[in-house]
Amino acid sequence: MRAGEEAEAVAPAEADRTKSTRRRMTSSTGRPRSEEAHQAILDATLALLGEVGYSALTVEGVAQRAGVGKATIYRRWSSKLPLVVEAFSALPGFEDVDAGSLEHDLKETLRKYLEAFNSTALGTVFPSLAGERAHNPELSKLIEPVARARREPFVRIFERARARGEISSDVDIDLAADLVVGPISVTLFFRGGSLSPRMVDPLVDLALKGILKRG
Amino acid sequence: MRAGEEAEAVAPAEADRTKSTRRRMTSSTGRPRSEEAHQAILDATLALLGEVGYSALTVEGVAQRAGVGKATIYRRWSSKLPLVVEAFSALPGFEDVDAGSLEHDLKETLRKYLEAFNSTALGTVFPSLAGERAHNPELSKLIEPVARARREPFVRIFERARARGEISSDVDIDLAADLVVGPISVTLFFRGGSLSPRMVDPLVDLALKGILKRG
DNA sequence: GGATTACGATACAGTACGTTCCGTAATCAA
DNA sequence: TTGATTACGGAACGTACTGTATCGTAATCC
Repeated sequence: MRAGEEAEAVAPAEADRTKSTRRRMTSSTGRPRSEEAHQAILDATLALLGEVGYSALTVEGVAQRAGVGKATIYRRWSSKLPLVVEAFSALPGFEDVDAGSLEHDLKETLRKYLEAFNSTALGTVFPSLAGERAHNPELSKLIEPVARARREPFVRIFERARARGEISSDVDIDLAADLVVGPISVTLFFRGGSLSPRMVDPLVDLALKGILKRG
Repeated sequence: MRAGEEAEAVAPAEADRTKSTRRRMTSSTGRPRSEEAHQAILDATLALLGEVGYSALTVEGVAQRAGVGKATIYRRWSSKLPLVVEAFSALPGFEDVDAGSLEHDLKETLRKYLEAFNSTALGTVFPSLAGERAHNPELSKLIEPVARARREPFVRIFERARARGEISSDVDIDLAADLVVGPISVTLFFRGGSLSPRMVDPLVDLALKGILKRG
């Protein structure tokens, strides 16, 4: 461990170099950290994450893309792991829509979510991270609470619908949520792109009414 | 291009080193290629693909895992790309079940498919490849026809059901298929493992009957 | 204005990869 | 049986790239 001097400059409780985000010890003196560089680093991280994936993502690549020195990154994040987690956490999740109708709320939330997929790095970052999670327990552990929080407003829509009596009480809420999001997941992972908000209406209609012809 | 001598030993039509699988020119003389080594290489590829992912997969790692020399691999595949494609192609896909009932056929096919997920490398390989496809057009292009062929028997179940009148003619078959497979995709990519065949019945029931309470 | 910290750039050491070569083993033709 | 040919596992070589450490400069506080 030859990085003693640097390591002593981070908060002791976060000395684990594989997980922590670094902070300044004394905050009132010296040149302040550049907020522009900070944001540029996070933006570059998301862009590269979508372009080359997590494994091929390197701190050097992020530094070049962001136009900063590598030291500027290592001064804030101990490795690419916490850097990626923080960058991902800043991406938008589901919005909590509550207009009193399951069908309406689902369509509204999903439409906005798919628009976010097309207008942010979400659409490219998501598959990369999901694929990496499968064989990276450390990343999986750190991403899981973030992913769960992003999903929560969506699940809440179903809970309210069940409270209103729109859904039978013996229906598994999580399964129902997976059923609605499922086709988006399939489209995202098994075909490339084409996540148009126009797919929302037929998707929600089919999930709510069922595949079988009603008799 | 310093590999002139080697390159001349492959079929001319497959000289593109990034995509082709190599073949012997003269097949009747000399020591024959080891079928054991061939299979060991494919097995090692699948195992490592699940453990470290596509980006971190190296020919050197495959050679060590398979207990063969690196030259033995390069003699057959020009790079890890065609190696991975061939290894993936050998994994089981959906079985075509036809017992005359949509509900029965779906449950039967999915149960067998999920069993394959748990008993083969499928469960770990799939997320890795899907994540890589998002930012690797070359891999995506080669995997796509394989993935489509694997999915086809599943779609055919829906087509037969529509011909029997179980499904309304205005239902999008592909969307219906995505709806049924969707929760499996979500479970696989967003949570780890836990792909029990026990989830099949409630999943199919909900997808066929719909989330909304019938009235 | 002196001390302190952050900045971008760069030099360095270590790792790891793909490629190639080696001696040996297995098969076919004569 | 012998010679020619190809495949085999193992290892050496050169290269590319990464994380770390260092340097001179810039910005802020006391």
